[in-house]
Amino acid sequence: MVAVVDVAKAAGVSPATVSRVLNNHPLVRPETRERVEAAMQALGYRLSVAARAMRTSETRLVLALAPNLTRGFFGEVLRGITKTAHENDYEVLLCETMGVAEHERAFTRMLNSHRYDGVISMSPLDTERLTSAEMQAVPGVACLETAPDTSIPHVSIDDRQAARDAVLYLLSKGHRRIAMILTDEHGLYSKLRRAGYSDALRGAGITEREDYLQHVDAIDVGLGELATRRLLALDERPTAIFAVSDELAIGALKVALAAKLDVPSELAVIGFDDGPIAAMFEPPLTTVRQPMRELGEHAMRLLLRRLKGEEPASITLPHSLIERRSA
Amino acid sequence: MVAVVDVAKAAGVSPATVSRVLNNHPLVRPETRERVEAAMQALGYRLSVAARAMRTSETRLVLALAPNLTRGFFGEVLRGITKTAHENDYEVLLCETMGVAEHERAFTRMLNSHRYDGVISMSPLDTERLTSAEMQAVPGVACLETAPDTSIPHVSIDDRQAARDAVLYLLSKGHRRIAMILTDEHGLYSKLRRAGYSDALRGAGITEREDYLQHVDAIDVGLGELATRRLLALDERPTAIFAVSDELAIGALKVALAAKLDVPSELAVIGFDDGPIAAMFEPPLTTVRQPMRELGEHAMRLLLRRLKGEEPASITLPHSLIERRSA
DNA sequence: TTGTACGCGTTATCAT
DNA sequence: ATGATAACGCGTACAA
Repeated sequence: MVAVVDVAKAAGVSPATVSRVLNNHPLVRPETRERVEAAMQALGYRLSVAARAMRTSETRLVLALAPNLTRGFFGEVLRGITKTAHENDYEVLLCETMGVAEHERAFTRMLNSHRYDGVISMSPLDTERLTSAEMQAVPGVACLETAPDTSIPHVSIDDRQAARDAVLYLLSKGHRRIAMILTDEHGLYSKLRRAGYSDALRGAGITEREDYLQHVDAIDVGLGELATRRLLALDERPTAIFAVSDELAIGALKVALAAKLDVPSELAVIGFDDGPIAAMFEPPLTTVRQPMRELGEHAMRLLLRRLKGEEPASITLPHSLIERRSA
Repeated sequence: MVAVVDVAKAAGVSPATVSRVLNNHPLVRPETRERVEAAMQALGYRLSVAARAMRTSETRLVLALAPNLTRGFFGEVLRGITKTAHENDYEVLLCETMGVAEHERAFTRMLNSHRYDGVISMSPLDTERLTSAEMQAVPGVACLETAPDTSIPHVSIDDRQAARDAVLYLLSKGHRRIAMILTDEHGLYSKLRRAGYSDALRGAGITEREDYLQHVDAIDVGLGELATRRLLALDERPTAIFAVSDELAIGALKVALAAKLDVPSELAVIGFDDGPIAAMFEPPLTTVRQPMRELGEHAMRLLLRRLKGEEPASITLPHSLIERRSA
């Protein structure tokens, strides 16, 4: 293996100088730099990441925690994260934390050895853990979710306002009986969207009905169908449904289709996220768009700043309403 | 930082012994082992991955190359890869190689420093590169794709037979005018499926028609729609379409729906992969299932064996036909 | 602007 | 079964 010493000998300089060249240290004569670079080229020198990591005790690795890789939505966010990471010479370690078992394992691994410099959590559950005392060691940022504890910065949209906008849209279409499918076990976002839903209803002078609030415990098309069937079985069935995710909304749509209800005239459905499936479905889903890629990029940038010792503030990115054919 | 020496002192043994305990070396008296472990516990010792990596020159990191994280299909495979990796104390580095620019960057990074012990490629294009001379340095395995060059082992289904089965199914439903949507730029798999399609047709005594072969250059719903529109514009329009991916098939379905064609009686559509969207769509897609998770698991296991210096043979996993409502 | 010398934490080799 | 010691390749005071 070609090491710094070898390059140094070949270039007729000291290892220290080679190191300086490697790290773009300003105090190297251009001439010397060239000589060193030539030697590196000639010998086929390759930096040992391990040796550097040992000296600097930074790994240039970040961990991305995703709840479910199967949802294209997270793929989009991940794309933003990895792109920004790579642009800054960081690599991204992947961990899906969906199942409890995996989840525990992930965190055990995480504790046991500092294999990465920082963590980005896209998973509400993990974000909570991240804010716990034990985890404070590793710099982290929450992505997609505003952390209840203010100690770790987050990047997200304004979930409450976004939900309000969705319901306002439904209201503007003349709907008065608006139901919601939500996942309140899942961290803050569902609660915030619930609040936004209430805001909009209240603003329109509509009193909320308990039975229009369908709680499910995971983001899943099947559960969306279930919730919708219950909604449609009500004596005074809703004319519109707002779901906290596209998958849940698609479940609603599937039930509407099966019941031969016209969408959106007999049942309007609005989703959340605008993941890849939203436009794919038939009818295409009207939904609240989260700027997925940007969310990921900003999360990574925030983390980068934390790694430099800064204490960046949280960021809220703009959402938008994508009007398609389901509402 | 607590190092091996510190633990050694505390336990009254030598660093070498501590190292043995760390690595589950058999030649340590249980008694000694306990003493060392107690000391580690007491001092809060944590292994330095960097130091180990430097000594052993293995990173315990593997790189996963995926063409497109947005497709839930790859998420499923990734799930298998990461699960198996974690079970074996490896971590997974993620790289999406979709766009050309990203792609080049990825490979540059890959060449420049041995940050990982091995590579799993889920991307046909990357797999080709992997087999090139320069890349032979890093042990690799191809996942989902049988590499044209036999030098690197692969795990995949029998694409040719799977396609044949799909077309045979269509044939068994009485179809004679069967079209195919394929992506032949994309590595071997599309070519193999094309061959399987031909096999089945030939077996049924049907002569292939050039105009029933719709070539698209990416896996994308929109392109599936385009191809289908062209197919339906033919004077003798096909009664069934076989697409090399679920997304393409969904494109076909969307066009059929828009044209108010009854599915499957007027147009039958069969997809490939059985990714998460297949069951989601309405009507649910009949498709050839690839055992995604298992494919990922086996790929990782294969890589693990390569890392041990073995030369494992390639693996073919069974596919299956999932009969839903589109064909 | 460049060189010297040491240490980072681990494991492998050889000896005991 | 255990210990002493020498690397592994890099960065960084400090000195020149």
